Amino acid sequence: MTATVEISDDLLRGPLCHHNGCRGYGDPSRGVVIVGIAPGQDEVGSGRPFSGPSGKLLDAILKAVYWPRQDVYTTNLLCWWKNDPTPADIAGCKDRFVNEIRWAKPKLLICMGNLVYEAITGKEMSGNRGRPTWMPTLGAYVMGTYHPAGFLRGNSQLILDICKDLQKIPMIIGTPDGEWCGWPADGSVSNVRYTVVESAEEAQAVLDGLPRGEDSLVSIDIETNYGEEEIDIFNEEITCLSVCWDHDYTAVIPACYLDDIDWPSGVRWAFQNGMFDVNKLRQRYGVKLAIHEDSLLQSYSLDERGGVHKLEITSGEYCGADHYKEQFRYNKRRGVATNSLLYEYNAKDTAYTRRLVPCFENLQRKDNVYQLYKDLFIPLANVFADISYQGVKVDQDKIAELALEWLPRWLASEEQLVSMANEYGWPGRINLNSPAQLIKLLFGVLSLRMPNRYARQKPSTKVEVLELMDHPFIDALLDFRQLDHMVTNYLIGIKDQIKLDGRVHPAVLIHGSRTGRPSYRNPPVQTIPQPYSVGAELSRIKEIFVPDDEQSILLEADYKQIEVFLAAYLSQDPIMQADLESGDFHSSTAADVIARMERDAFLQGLRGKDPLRIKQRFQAKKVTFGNFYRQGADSLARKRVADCTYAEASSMLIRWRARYRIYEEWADSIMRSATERGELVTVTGRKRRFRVVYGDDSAHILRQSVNFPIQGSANDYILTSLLELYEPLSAFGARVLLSVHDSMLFCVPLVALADCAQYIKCVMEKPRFPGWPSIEVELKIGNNWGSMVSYDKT
DNA sequence: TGGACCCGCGCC
DNA sequence: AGGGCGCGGGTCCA
Repeated sequence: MTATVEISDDLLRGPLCHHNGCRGYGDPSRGVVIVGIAPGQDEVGSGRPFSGPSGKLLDAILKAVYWPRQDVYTTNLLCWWKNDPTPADIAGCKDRFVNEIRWAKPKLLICMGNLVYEAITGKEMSGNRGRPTWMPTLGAYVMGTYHPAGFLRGNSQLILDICKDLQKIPMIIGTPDGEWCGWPADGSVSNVRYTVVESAEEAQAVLDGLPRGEDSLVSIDIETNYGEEEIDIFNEEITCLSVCWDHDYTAVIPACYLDDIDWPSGVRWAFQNGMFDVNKLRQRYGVKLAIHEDSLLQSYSLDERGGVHKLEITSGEYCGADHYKEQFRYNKRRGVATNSLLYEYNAKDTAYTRRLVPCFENLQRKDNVYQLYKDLFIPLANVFADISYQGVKVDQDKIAELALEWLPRWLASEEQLVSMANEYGWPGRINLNSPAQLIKLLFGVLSLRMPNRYARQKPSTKVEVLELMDHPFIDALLDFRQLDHMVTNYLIGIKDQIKLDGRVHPAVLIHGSRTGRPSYRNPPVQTIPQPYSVGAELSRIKEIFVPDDEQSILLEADYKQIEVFLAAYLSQDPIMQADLESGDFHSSTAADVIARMERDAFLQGLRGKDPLRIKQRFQAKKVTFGNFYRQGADSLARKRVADCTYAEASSMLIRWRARYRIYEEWADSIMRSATERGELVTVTGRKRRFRVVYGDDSAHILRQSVNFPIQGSANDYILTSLLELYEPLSAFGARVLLSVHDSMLFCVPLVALADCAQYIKCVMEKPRFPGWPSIEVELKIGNNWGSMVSYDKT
């Protein structure tokens, strides 16, 4: 991060109003002005703003976004050095500053830091960062971003946003090669023209008249009567939809004109988070639109962090939109949202989506993520939309059965604990779900102490702590908590998600994680409890997931130990590879862990549960993954899975690391690579960006960097398999129900079971990428998800 | 009252 | 200071 920029004095410009001040620097003729707060002491010395550490960083970022440093004019609110300037200080320099901006005539004025943004716009930067907005008084677009100094002080995540923001410079200014045409110089960038359709005939005419063909693109967005965020397709009705074509022709069609529409074919549709829209249209009108472009997935391909892909944000950052969504919601809450406000809102959503697609595509090509988006994300969006639409059948009788068994126990257990607490002197009714109250009871009223190895930590009531404590209340509490979790989170949680068709329709979020794992919610089918963890009794919750009909069966296909195999492949560690070939990696390499735990189990018993082989293997697994991802000895010793002292854990780690020395070297090299290159890329082109690893959380970021290639590549396997399988399976009458990280669950007609099983195994096991290993797949079948047995049809 | 945050816990 | 998620609940604050 040491970009050098020639300092030529003839670029020092701008007026001064203080002695020993610091002039502006650079060429304002291309229309970009960057404003800082005040020159640092060294910058007063050099006479040039942004020439200290912050400036070096700014130079490097500009270089990274291909905008010449000399084509930016930099200056400061204050032209003289002052720490923490007061409003009076700023006022004292104001005339000079205003004259300087008038002279520079920027098209885009970038404010570095909240103080500058507030001084210029009169608004807080929070909620407005990275959103260029037109200021008529300046005749310029004004954008606030973080000051590089904030990053230098230790917040390394800021840099990602600063980079994204400065990357907008060419988009707004325009480039000579025409790659970016630039925003209009009159501030009209966010204007949206639209018409509201007034008859069914007109609606049909609009749809029939939409452009078709490879180069065309039509965005579409529906509004429903309830949801703002995600659409519950079974409980909400469409109020209107709109289509936008050729940049700025938007038509809003009220729902009353949609009933008998003949939907056009051959249109290339663009959505913002299209899975929900296509499913609602499919449910309501029986039309199945294909997702050709999706501005949310584009945004995710460019920035894997969460929370930045909502149209509310991207339209403001890349289309100059104001907070129209916030305003509309506000009106809606107050009950003054008229139909015409709704139509305007809908038109903006659709128009901005249409504008985002080519804009993002440009950025995607620069960042080399276009293929990832086109070949992986878009096909996945269509497949996951279908998965979600079809849903998974649930056995409602089984739910009732479990409820009858569990609810009385659940309630009785709670009452027992409440009265126990009263006996101990707790006033009133203790809330067992409140960690704060439990801490007061255990460590206050009962005067218990945290176990020794947690003595230095703040009070906690998590299982790994409570298991080390000996008290009748705690024993009962642990049982209650587990049952409570099963009942509220799963039994009731899943039941509440059942729709009228007797099925759950989990939403799949392609953009749900930074590593590329899809996430499922409503209900969260990836977290359904397993027997080894909660025991055979409570894990019966899995039994409620059943095949579509009696002629079908569930088939589950698991990649065996995929993360371990990929770790061995990526690191090329010969010992690890040999251990893998010799059989079960977890039992061979973590043998000493198991030996320890067997001894301990023998000595004290594992909280009344049988020290089963399967549990031990699971624990060894935890140790292995802890080692993969650089878990410390301290935490390993504390985890209830490896019940050992710090010294023992520490020597275990040392042995593990000595054995897999090559893996350790690889992990180090990955961390270096993340630091030096600023990003890691998997074989499908999926990225995790780090930019600069700096500051307090650097250790955390480094661990993430080791995790990413392994977890990310495992995803590449499962997701590309899923895509390859999805269509062909329909020929068997079979389909994918869901995926759980390294496995997929299918519903298969009994008559096609053998063929499907063979086909699925064959597709999943073939080498997915040139040179990459083939991973063995294990098959299981069952009449419900809770009683799957291994299926050997070899 | 609604939103942000943490806790605790399920999965891989 | 293992990584990656979602959810229910509590708590705190505006």
